[in-house]
Formats: sequence, C-alpha cells, structure tokens
Amino acid sequence: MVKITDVARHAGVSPSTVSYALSGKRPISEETRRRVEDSIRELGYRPHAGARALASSRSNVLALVAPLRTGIHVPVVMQFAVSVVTTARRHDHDVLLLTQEEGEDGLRRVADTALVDALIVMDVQLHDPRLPLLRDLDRPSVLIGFPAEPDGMTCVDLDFRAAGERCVEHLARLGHRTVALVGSPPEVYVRRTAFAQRVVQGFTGAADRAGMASSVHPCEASPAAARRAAERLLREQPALTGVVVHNEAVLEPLIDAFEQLGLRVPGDLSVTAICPDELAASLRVPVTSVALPSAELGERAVGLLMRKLDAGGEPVPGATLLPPRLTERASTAPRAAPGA
Amino acid sequence: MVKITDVARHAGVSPSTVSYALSGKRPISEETRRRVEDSIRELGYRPHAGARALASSRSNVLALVAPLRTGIHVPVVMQFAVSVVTTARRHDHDVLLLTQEEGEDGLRRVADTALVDALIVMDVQLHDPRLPLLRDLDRPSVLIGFPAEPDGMTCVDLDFRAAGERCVEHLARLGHRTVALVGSPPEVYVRRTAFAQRVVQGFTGAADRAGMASSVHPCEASPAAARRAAERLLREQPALTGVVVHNEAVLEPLIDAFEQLGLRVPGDLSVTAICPDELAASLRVPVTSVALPSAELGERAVGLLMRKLDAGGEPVPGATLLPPRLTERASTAPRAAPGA
DNA sequence: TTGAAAGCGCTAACAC
DNA sequence: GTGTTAGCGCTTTCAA
Repeated sequence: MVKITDVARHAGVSPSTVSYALSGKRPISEETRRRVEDSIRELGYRPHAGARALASSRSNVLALVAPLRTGIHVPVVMQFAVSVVTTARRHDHDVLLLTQEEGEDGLRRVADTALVDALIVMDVQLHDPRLPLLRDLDRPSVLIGFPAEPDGMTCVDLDFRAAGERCVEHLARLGHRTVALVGSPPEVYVRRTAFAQRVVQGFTGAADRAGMASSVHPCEASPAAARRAAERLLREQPALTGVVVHNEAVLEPLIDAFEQLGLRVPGDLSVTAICPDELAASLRVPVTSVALPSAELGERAVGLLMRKLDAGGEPVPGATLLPPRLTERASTAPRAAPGA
Repeated sequence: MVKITDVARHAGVSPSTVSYALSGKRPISEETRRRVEDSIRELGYRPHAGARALASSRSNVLALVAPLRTGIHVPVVMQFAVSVVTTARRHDHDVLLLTQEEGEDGLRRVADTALVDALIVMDVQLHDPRLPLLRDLDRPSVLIGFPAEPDGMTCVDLDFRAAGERCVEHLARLGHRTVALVGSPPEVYVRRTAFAQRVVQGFTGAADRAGMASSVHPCEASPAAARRAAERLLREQPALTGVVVHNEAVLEPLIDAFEQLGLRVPGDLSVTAICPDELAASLRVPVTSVALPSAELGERAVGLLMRKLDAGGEPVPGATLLPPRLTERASTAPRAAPGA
C-alpha cells in the first residue's frame, strides 16, 4: 500500500505538504503542487479513509435512514436516496444506508462510533421517537418531513399543506364545487405521519374557504381498494366533479375505475394528484399534479447538512418548505354545465 | 469522548484487555470480562470506527452498487438493498451505497481508500466493464447476476434460464402448444443484461424441445406498450394460449389488455410470470409465477462475502444459482379443448 | 490470563 | 511556503 510518506519522499517534500496539497488548507507553491500531484498519480496514492477519519475526526460519510414500511411509495424513496448519494458525492462525501428497523440504536451507533459525520432521516412522524435522540447526538442531522415540534431541528419537505390547497384552488378555479381527497393508506394516518395529515388540512381548509363540499378517504395501495374508493365516492357524493389523489399506488387504478363506472376524465371528473412528475406524466391520461420533488429534497438535505458541518458557517434555517408547483395536464377541465 | 483507555482505567485492566474482551480474540477470565463489560456500560463507551479501521485494516463496511437505469424494476432493487443491509448488520457490518453512475472510479475509490472491506455489485451485464477492475482489486466482491465469463468471480442469481424453462414446462403440462414471452424493455437486451437473455434462452429452448410454437417480445415498461404488445401477440399468433411475462411493470396492464381484447385469464389464455411473489400474489388475478427471491439473493451475497473475508475460510463456490420455485395461482389452467 | 508498547496512516499545530 | 512531530484511538505482537 502506498502511503503519504511514500508520496512525500517521491516528490521530495514533507508528508504535511502532501496533506496540504490534497486538502488545500494552506497555500502551496505552484511548483510544489505540481510535483506532489505528479507523484500521487505516478504512485497511485489513495489516502486511507480510516487514518483520515482518526486524525481529522471527519469520516466524510453521511448516514441515510430510509423507510421501508408499508404505505410508502418505493420509487420515491429510491429516487430520494439516489439524489442524496449523488449530491453527497459532489461534496466529497459517501452515504451509509440504514434501515428504519435499525431504529434509534442504529442512529446512536453510527454517530457515537464516528462512523458518520451527520445524518439524514426520512419519513419523520409527527411525534417521532427519534427526535430526542437526534437532538442529543453531537452530530448534525436533517429531517425529511416535519414533526409536530421541530424546534432545534433542521427540516426539509414539500409544503404538503400548500400542495393540498393548491390542488383545491385549481379545481375551484375550474368551477368545481364538490371535491374529494383520496389519500394514503390508513396506517399512514394512524402512524400520524406528518405529510399525510398536512395534505388533509390544506385540502379541507381550502375547500371550506371556497365554500366547496369536501370529503376525505384514506385508501389502501391496491387496485381493488381504488375501485372500492371510486364506487364509494360516487355513491356518497353524487355531485362530485373534482378529485385530489395523494397516493401514488392507486392513481392509475382509480382513474380506470372512474372510467369503468362511466365517468370520463376530465369530461365528468377532474383529477389532480400530489406525486412524482414522472408518474403523473406517464399515465394514459396525463394527470395535472403538484410535483413531489424527491431529487430536490435530497439535494437540499445534503446541502443543509454540509453547511451545518462547516464549522464557520452561519446557522441554517430550521424549516425549508418547498412551495408546490402545479403542472396542468390532461386530467382537469372546467366543470361541465350542470345538466349539460 | 470515552476511549478505550478510560474504560481500562475504570475497570482496572489494560487497554488490550478491553480490546480482547470486546473482540473475543483471546480468552478472558469471567471475572475480568464482567468488570470490563460493566465499565463499558457505565461509561457508555463506543469504539471509534476510524481508529479501529486503521489499526485492524478492517472497516466493517460493505459497498453496495445499486442500479438505477431504466428498465429495472425499482422495488426489486430496494428489496434487495434492504436484505443486504439487514444481513450485513447481522454480521456486524454496515453498508455504503454507491450508484451505478459512480462507475468504475467509485469502486476503485472505496476499495483503495479502505473505506470498505468488500463489494456487492448488482445488475451485472454480460460483458461488464467493471469485471477486470473487480478482479484487480485487493478486496473480495460478489456479483448479483452472471457475466459471460464469470471466471474467478463469485456470482449469485436466480437461475433465469431454468426459470424460463420452468414456466414453459408448466404451460406445456397444461396442454398449451403456442406460447409467447413478453420480456424486458428493449434497452435491457441492448445492454445485454445477462438475466434477460437467459430467460429468453430457457424459454425458447424449452418450447423447442416440447415442440411448441413460440415467440419473444421485448416490451417497454408502460401500460400503453403492454396494450400494444397484447394486440400484436394476438394478431401474430392467433393460436396463442400461453404467455410468460418477465417484466414486472407490464404484468398487470398486460392482463388487463388481454381481457379487454376479449380473452379470459386463465380461460382463454394462461399467464405465468417471473417476478417477486408479492407482486404476483397481489394482482386482481393472482398470477402463477417463478419467484424473484430478492431477499434471499441479498442474504446469499452477504453470506458469501463474509466467508471470503474470513481469512481462514475455505474457498466459496464461484456460482450460486438459485433454482426456480414456481407457485401455481389463478392465472393458469389447462388449455380449453380447441373449438370448445 | 494479562500488560506494555509499537505501530496503523494521516492531520494539524508549531516552528522556521 | 515548507518541515517536524505529536497525537488521533485502536489492535496486536511480544513478553510475562
């Protein structure tokens, strides 16, 4: 194994000069830098990660805690993970993958052993048991999602409440007066996952303010459940003309079900969704949607973490709520004249 | 930060004794072990990962290279990753997540810096450019998938050729004489991904041997493409009564398309798939399938890697091909009497 | 069964 | 602008 002293000897400089040439933490003459770089290349030198971590107390590794529970759309998690890894690499960091099941012990372990410098935690619950722990750790962390009491934490998320509002407003503007929200599976609400609740709040609030009739329906992630939801909606709200879907897994089967029940989308029923843009755009009837910006969330999370790791940096904002972006597609249209 | 010397002092022993008590690499008297363990607990001691890695030249971290290209079913990747992380933890290892995009440089980097002890590489191509590199690294690796020339490598995969055969044999036994394979998206074949090709070989070989008429149709991962494939199949093979689907994304829409074209499953058309069991079992018409055992593959891969890391261990098998397990469900039935 | 001590390869304070 | 050197916290010989 080639080590820093080998490079130093080969380049005719001291080990610290090699180290500084690599880190840029002190000025090096152009001439020396070139010699060092040549030697590094020639010898194929790679600094030993463990030695580095020990000497600098920085591992340059981030922990990512990924959720794998039911009710969470897998591609979204994956896309987010990819974005985190990619962004971390741009900042010269690697990513250690932890599963939710590892739980609080896992977080404590990777932090206390100095395996990682910082942590990203996804799928935060309203009253997440990991919060006290994260506050207690001596390493910075960023949450994807908002707990009920985010004090002292750094949180990033889509503004789900605004997203719910945005969908309703869009439908209101098109003249719809009766709307329904088809939401996440019941267990997501039972766990009191923050984002699902916020969509409901935004949806209901906006509907109330606009004087619209509204209802909310959690829905399992299966085509059969979608079908049942569709039937129930039409039965309970015969005047229904606008639907907001916050459930990736049932978006397509739900539209199918509506059409099989004799309703044209968007002719009879306008549908909007909160979901990844690729999903909304790829359906048979491209769906008007508020984007779930996984990639941007990942970038933001890593960016914030990097700022927190910068000793000298100014404090980072506690809350980053990405404003909803609604893209109009083929699934929404003005309400047909009643009786027309 | 509590360090090993603090524990040693507190327990009234030497640092090496603490180290050995932790690693079990030499016998410790019951009495001493208890004292050490008490001190560790009392002080909340956690060995520093970097220091450990430096002194022992073992990081206890595995690299997992996950594919994110198009044509790969995301939930399968995710399930596999989870299984790798979970199994690795059982062996006291953590998992570093690398994206395919990092490419060969990424592999070389994490190996050469001693960030990881070993590597797991998914989505191996028939002529994978990473193979020479992996052979060259001084760290063990395991491939998920089989390259054309697996010499000297350790590979794990479902026996896709046998899986293709198994599906055809099942259909043959039910009396079907004309079969079609709806396969992965074209780009998967263009990349010459090993597993996709092998299914085709198994499928075609078994059909030929049984004297069945057969055809193969790559298919994009969209409902529209599924619909087109269904129409084309019926047009080109009017006698078709058996279909094998090796494409998670289109399994459901394909069945829908067949039924909309007036064919009952399994009445007129028997359908089998190669896909995760959960997917096959969850469809409206539960599908007879050969399971894609992501979880078991992940376990196997980690298990093999651990054996390779055991200095004293005997050599591990180069090839591990999991035999196909076919589960009969509601989508296959004996061929209806012709003209009935 | 235990202890002493020499590294592991790097960083960063200190000195020039 | 560069060199010297003392650690970083642990593992593992070597010695008892």
